[in-house]
Amino acid sequence: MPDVKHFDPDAVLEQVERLFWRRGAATTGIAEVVAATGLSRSSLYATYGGKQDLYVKALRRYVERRSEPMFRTLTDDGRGLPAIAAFFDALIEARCTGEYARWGCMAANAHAEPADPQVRDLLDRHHGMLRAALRAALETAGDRLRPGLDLDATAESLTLLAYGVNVRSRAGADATALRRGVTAALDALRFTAP
Amino acid sequence: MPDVKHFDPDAVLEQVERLFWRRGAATTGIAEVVAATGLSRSSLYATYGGKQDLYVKALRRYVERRSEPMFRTLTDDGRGLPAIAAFFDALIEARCTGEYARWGCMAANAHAEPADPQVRDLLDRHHGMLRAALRAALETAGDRLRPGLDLDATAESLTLLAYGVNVRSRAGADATALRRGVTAALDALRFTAP
DNA sequence: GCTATCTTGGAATGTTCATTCCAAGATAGC
DNA sequence: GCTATCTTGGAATGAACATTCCAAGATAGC
Repeated sequence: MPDVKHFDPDAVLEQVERLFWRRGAATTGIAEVVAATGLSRSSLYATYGGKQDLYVKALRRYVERRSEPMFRTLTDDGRGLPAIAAFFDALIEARCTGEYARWGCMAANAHAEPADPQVRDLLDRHHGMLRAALRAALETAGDRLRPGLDLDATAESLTLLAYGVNVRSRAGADATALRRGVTAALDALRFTAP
Repeated sequence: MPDVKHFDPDAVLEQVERLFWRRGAATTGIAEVVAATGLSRSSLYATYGGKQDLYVKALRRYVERRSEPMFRTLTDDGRGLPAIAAFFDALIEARCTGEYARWGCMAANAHAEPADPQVRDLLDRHHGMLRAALRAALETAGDRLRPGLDLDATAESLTLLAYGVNVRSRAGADATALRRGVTAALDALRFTAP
């Protein structure tokens, strides 16, 4: 008997995600969301709740549908260091060119705004999954790594490096400089025959 | 003949800097600035201009009076890798404990908000000076480094690492985990006798 | 096609915001 | 101590904001 929604909630959430990703949570008004989605305020509030709920849902979508697939690809790659290099290459490419150039990483960006507990959980999850993926890739690199390398600590250091790339790319950092930085970090991990 | 200001503009600017640093530009209202400084709106606007001017001045103060002294210390240290290790130790200590715990780096935080040109310049300057300081410290490390290391690229990679530390510390990252990550990155640069 | 029920558009609400304004106050030279 | 000039406190202004509300519209089962 009831009426049904006249739009696809996930497709709209993707538009909202992109808006918050590009412009930030605090500086984006509901009026902009209405303009970007074409939805009315009624539909927005009935479907997603208030602005903070909407932001959390958009950030969750970002982590689950954008970050985690990349992390899974890295985890499952199996090539070791080349997998990590490919991950960073793709990251820098996405951050510096094309549609999302200078948007940074929505999760990294979220660190700057005062942290709602739900947001904090998502950020810790983002960090934890990236770290785990890098750790898995390092394990498969095996004896191509410097002997005696602390894999957990190295995974953490590469995770921090990725956050650095994400942050600086939003300010328009040069892709070549970022790539050189990443290459230097990865080269330092490599085993070099005496 | 004229009246003179009833407050110290730089001391007040420091209070404002701390407010914007902790809470972010977009989420901080002029009312909060008034409350934190005890100044009236009149004095605020007459002395610093509008909110955006005030924010830029506060960010500039942060870069010049907080970041750059640290960078200079690093540049002038002369010990090489131990200087870099000390720099990161002090950074993590400041970011994770005491008065400024979980505030992150005001410059790193500023990356998340839509970038005013003046802000962008300050962020590039922040990045450039940190990179130059690390580069200088790497040079003095000399033959304690892996042979064939690209110093520019390595300086960039350590700069990105520092931004990663800054970002994650704002989400309450564990100081020990950060220290281990940094140690792993620095250990990978070290020359190890065959 | 009728109806109960949910959705939608857009106006309405009330709060919070940055900024402006002015009367009262303070200062330094005379 | 008088005055020209700047500063200050706090009210005033108007825009922007998130949220609510309701009449009109759309739907699916009968």
